[in-house]
Amino acid sequence: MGTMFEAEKTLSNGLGRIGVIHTAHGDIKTPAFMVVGTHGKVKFLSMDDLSDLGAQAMLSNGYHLRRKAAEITAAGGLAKWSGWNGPTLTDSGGFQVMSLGSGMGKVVSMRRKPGLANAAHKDRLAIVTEKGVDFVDPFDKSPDFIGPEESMRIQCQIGSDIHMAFDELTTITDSYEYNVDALARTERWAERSLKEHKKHCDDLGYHQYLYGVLQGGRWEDLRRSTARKLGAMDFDGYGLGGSFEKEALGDILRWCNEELPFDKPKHLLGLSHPDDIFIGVEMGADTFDCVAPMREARHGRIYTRDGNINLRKCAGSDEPLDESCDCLTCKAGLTRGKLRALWKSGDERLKEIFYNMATVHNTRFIVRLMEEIRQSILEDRFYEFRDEFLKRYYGK
RNA sequence: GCUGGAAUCGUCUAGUGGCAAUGACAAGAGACUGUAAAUCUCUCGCCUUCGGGCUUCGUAGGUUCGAGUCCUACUUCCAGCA
Repeated sequence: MGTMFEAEKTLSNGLGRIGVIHTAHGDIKTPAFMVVGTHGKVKFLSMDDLSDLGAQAMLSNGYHLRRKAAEITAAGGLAKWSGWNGPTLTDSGGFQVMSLGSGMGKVVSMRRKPGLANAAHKDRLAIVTEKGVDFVDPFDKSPDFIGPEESMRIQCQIGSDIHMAFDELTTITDSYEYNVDALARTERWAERSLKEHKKHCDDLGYHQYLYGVLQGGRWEDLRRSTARKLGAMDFDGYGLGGSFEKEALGDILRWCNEELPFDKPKHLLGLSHPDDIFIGVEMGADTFDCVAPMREARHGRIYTRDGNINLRKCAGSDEPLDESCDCLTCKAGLTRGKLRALWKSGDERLKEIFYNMATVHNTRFIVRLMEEIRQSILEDRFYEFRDEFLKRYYGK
């Protein structure tokens, strides 16, 4: 196999860059936003919608697809099974270690607030041990055990192009001491993931890559040391993980990427608000994924160049969602008022049209932002573009 | 005309002696970042120094310490009989 990742041009800081990721199911021009189709399908978007809005890759989740792994194998892998037929990435289930465990409830926050605490041990649906994680399925309450080996076997059966090592994501409230333990465990799991992945990574007749995932919270010593350790291992790329505090994101990514090998691709896990994307790209993240554009669309939050709007407040408005947008929804002439009317119609079919159109718009907004960032780097005006965009978007 | 039944916050609705009064929807505000999220939280009679104060359940009286709840009359609506 050839080189997986090629950097084409690098920012003056030596970290941020544009490039191409080659996968068995196609190339990804970076930086790129990967749409999230946890179960193999993006909510309310068809595969045609994804192509139309310029999506390059889809991220799914090994945890959610664990029971369908054999079926997906039989269909020839995630790309074929889903009908997406393009590059795919799967998460290991590491996020669920947190979201169903210590972070049950709403602890995915980027802000530390007074009173924010981890879920009580007895309430958790994910219990961490050295061997792996005991899960209780949130829907049917059935138990499951997933450790590094299980996660690798599931992902290799699913056959996404890029896999994530099985990691433990800590919450923003976890202490330094806990993060030291969790990080050491995640590093041991990384070795086990790598070893198991090698056994199965070509089983489907094409090569599947594995990214090691960096944790370490907000502490520079942990971030740098784990980056050095995992950086020395034989991973194809790296997932930049954690529950980030907004103010610390840039530093954390810089610490990681100053230590990691430059020529391997990096995926920033779970972030996509424009300010985070600019920081991510600047600090060397090549790909991103996030549920926010899609979820926020469903909740009536519409992205515009001048900031986000709450569609609830747009009754009767003739304004376009965003005057410069080139998405299908905007091209079809859907104004804020018309889209709101679909949403509030009380008719389930019209509501589904709203979900589709709103999701198309927000997703295109982020995909297009990535395209423009790429272009700005190509034209040596990344920082100017960033300042201009963020000033208009956040109004400051 | 007679006989039943019903009138409660924008709408529907709970409530048969201690109630500013249930639930749903609508409305308003906020949240959402590797999807337990087409979701969640808050407000939703008026005023408030957030302690509380005031006025409310078709209208008018009455019984009672106390009435949305019981009684009387009236108004309107619904059903059945004429």
